[in-house]
Amino acid sequence: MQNILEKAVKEGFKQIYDATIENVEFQATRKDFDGDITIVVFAFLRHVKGNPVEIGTKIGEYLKENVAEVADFNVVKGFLNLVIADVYYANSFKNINASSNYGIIEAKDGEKAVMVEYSSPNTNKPLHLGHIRNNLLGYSVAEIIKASGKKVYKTQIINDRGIHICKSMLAWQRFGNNETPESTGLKGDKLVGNYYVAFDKAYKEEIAQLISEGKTEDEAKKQAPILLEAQAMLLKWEAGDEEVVTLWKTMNEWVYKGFDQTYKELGVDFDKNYYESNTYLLGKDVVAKGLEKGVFFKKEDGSVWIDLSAEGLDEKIVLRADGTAVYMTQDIGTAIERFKDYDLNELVYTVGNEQDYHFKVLFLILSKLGYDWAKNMYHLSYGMVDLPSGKMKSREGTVVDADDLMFEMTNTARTISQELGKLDGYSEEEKETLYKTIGLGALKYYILKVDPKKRILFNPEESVDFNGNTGPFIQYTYARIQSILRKADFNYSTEVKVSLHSKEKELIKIMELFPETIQNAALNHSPALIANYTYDLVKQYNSFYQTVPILGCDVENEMIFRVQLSKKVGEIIKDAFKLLGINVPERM
RNA sequence: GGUCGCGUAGCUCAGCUGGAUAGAGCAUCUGCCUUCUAAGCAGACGGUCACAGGUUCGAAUCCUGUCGCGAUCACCA
Repeated sequence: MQNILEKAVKEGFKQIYDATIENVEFQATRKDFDGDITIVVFAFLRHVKGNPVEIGTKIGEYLKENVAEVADFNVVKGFLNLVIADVYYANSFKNINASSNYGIIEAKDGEKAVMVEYSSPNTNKPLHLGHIRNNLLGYSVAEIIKASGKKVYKTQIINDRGIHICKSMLAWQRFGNNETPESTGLKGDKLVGNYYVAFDKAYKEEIAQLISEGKTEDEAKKQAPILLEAQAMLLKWEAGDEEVVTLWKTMNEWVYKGFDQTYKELGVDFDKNYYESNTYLLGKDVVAKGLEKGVFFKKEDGSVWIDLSAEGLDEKIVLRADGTAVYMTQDIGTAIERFKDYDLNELVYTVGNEQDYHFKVLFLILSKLGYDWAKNMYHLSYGMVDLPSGKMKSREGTVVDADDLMFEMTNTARTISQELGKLDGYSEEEKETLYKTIGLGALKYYILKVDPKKRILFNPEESVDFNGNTGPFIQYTYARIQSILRKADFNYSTEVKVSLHSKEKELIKIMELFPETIQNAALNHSPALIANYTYDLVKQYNSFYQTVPILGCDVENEMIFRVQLSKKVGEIIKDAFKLLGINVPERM
């Protein structure tokens, strides 16, 4: 509609004022005024001198005359309110109704794709509430981009190596008693997470012990034997030590199984997984090349840096003095790798806002290295999820576990549904499906409705609220619409008999009411024709309000409608019949 | 201290490419169950849009400064 109007407004200005308009500003008309769409006339004063009301009126007149969809207009101050003809909406609804996947555009072959990274967990502990926000954001954005007609690859990089997983491995060796997910009945990620906690406990005890022996806290933290052992294990892993690698593989497999279950429950998925163990060495050769090109510089100790002070940032290290990679090195390498692996044009990182600076630097480095796709990289940054009790801290056990939370939400849906007795008569299986749909719907909407860059205060009580601006409310509305469509068939249909013996009188009244529609019928005064035209008319109203079609119309000396009515349509038709002086049935 | 983000009703949030009297939900209060599922509907109450300047015909929205909250500024990831 805006496109049509914009064109017409520009043309109107050319004809009336001989002025060129670049931009037309639209807004929805406020409820208190008549109209559907409003054009802000003030904005034109730059191009056309004069009284805004007068200009608005002239343009309004032009539009009414030249644009079929504009039924009427009024001007209030500098606002031109346009009334859009019902036909336009009726047709829009018809088109929407006719297309099966409204709004979704299929990706074309040969066009470059978008990669969206999200989740990217560590393998030493289960997913938590923060991951849920990340997953929901990343997945949603990926699906939205997909719906806009682009090929999308969803990906995660799994941080499967490093000191954190070694800590869990070490604790398992030490306290594990050969426990497995099978032997304990625990999800793999939970089991491994427990050992991470066990490590931390032992580590803290050792620190306390060392401090009591006279060490400073810093010394104690660095010298605790269990930490040194974990570091030694990491070195072994890097050297490819068979025993360590085997344990590493086994425990990671446990974790992956657990993650898969969580992802499935949450309803997200990935097209491709990257593993840090495969990518952590990437990027070093790129740094070497960048060094030759002069993008980077080397300090005396051999470490490699980039100077971004011209961009208002600091110097940033990209390679350690001992030649090993840092986080940045790896991310440079991984980004380049991804553009090699897939025919990409854009890359979206769904990562918390504590890494804003990191990604700013990463994108800058890549663009300085000469990759022009660097300008198409986007950091989908989001705020933390806080609890009313404060920050989530894994070590203090204040983390909200993802599985637990989803379970709770489903449970709440179950309790409330049972109290209300809404699902009586459904099978147990159907009920369980519904509890999940409702509970997770509540969770997803609660998290997605707030601006990503804002921190969320996650109030467990409020998140399970099913009233007001919530997921279940939207689901409820959908269910009601379906119910109208379904139920009208049986319960809410009504018969309307219209006697046609005083043809003349009725014809006149009908013509007054619906002149265009009935005019043809008037030509030969046929009751059947009148009936048919009126039938068509009701059908139009029906499609307008998207209720169910009329069942039938039978004409001899009377016509019989069997229509399913929404209240609103019912009122309209009732009024029409009253005006015609026709008896209106009680229930209609 | 530098940089980035946030600050709107008692609470949780929309609105931010400048436009009419700043909107929802929750909470509080008043009505609505024979008529579509009351997980609902209709209505009332509730605002110095953190503060101060500036730009503009017009500022919650853009600019500057101040205050408050958070993040970040590692040879961690």
